[in-house]
Amino acid sequence: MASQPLRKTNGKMSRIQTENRALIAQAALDVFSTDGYRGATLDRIAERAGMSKTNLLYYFRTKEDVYATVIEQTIEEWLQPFADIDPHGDPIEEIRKYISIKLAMSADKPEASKLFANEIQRGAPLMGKFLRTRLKALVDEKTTVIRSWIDAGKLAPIDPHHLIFMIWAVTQHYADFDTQVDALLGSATKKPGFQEQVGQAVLSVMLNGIKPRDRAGG
Amino acid sequence: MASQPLRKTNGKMSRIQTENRALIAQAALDVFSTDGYRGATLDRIAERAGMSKTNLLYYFRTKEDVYATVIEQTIEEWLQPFADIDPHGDPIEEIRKYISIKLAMSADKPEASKLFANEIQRGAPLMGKFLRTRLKALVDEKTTVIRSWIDAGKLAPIDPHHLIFMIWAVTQHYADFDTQVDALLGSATKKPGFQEQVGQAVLSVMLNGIKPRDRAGG
DNA sequence: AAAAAACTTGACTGCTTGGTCAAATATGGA
DNA sequence: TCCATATTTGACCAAGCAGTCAAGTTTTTT
Repeated sequence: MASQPLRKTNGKMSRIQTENRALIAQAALDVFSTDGYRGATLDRIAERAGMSKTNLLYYFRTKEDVYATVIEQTIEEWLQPFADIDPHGDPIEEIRKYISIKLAMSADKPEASKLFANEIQRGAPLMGKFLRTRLKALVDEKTTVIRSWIDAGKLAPIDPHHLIFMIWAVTQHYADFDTQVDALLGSATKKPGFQEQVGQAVLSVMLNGIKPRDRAGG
Repeated sequence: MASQPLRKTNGKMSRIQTENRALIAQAALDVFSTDGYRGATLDRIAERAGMSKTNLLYYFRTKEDVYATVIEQTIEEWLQPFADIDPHGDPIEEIRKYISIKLAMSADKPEASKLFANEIQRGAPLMGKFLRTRLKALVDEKTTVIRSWIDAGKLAPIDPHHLIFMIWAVTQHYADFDTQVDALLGSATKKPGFQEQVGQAVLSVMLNGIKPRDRAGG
């Protein structure tokens, strides 16, 4: 017999299995994030992982299985900084920290951001349930925190949901649209200080935009 | 003979040709914007346009031809409000207007925004040249304007490029990520006042974020 | 009312690609 | 060492899809 693949009946994976699944996941992240789900091919992923397509399919039942695995592996890490926003911290400082970390992640691992962007733009066929349950719960939790900050006068009165969307939009823009950013800024994006420049500009606008105001807000 | 298609040697199109090309373009916009270039199929576009695939291919040589046509038709309209930013207007007011219009467009025609997002995330194989030439020229022009506003003390000192990116990111987010926005806000997105609510939140943050400040900017 | 030109379509072709199969080959424990 | 099991792969299959062809059907022109 050949293909009774994947996980012995107990949960343990062999050394080779662990290694290869990791190789495949990394290759798949690269390919899915640039080509999208439909644009990606198993051949390309397998090639990038240094093995035959058949072997890849020994470790993952289907293309969708690979895709789902990659998404699940990435999602927690991606969400961590958001979950880490501290209700008891200083509001402006917490948000400053969150924006900074998100910007750094977008610069370091644009693949993750692109992967999610792609999935959501397809209508989130796979992440839909996650969005409506876990993410929504987390967002609801944080909107409550933000609202309490506003009520305490430590933040300008902005609808918390939209504030979160704005932060996501701006921070992920530099990952998802890097092609456009590169095209418009030329070589500037590769110079050493670029990340700091982005951070400075974004933080300057966002933090001044949410600072508590006495009255007559725009 | 059957297929000496497309445009008589003079440039004029027949009534049927005009109608059908428009039908196809609209259908193609819908399909490309949700499924992406690779995800879209000519069969689906043809079906949506109410004709056979063969007939669609009578009006457009290839799939890429359809795609390019749709992009070109959409791009000018999409860019107009940016081009309309008036160097002689009041800076805050000009930017307020621009953000408002972009938000309205994202709400009215999310397809256009999604189409471009998709194209750029693929690495802009088709729009690349446009980005590096025409769009770059336009952006350079507007950054100069913004810089002059800053020098005149009418705007906080923000790198103009990043300011533009931020505005694009935020305004297009509501189109590109509508699936996520819907999932997180539930039915709220369909209620009458929703657009105004978005506008208020975004404008409140952005405009206060770029208002001239005396010193010690965040 | 013909004839020409424009339009429309079903059947078909060739290629890509997700997934299967059966036959090796490597690995690890007794 | 020898065997059972895990790993790996080339050959193959079927579906999906862009694009062609030749045979109509409709519209326009004269």
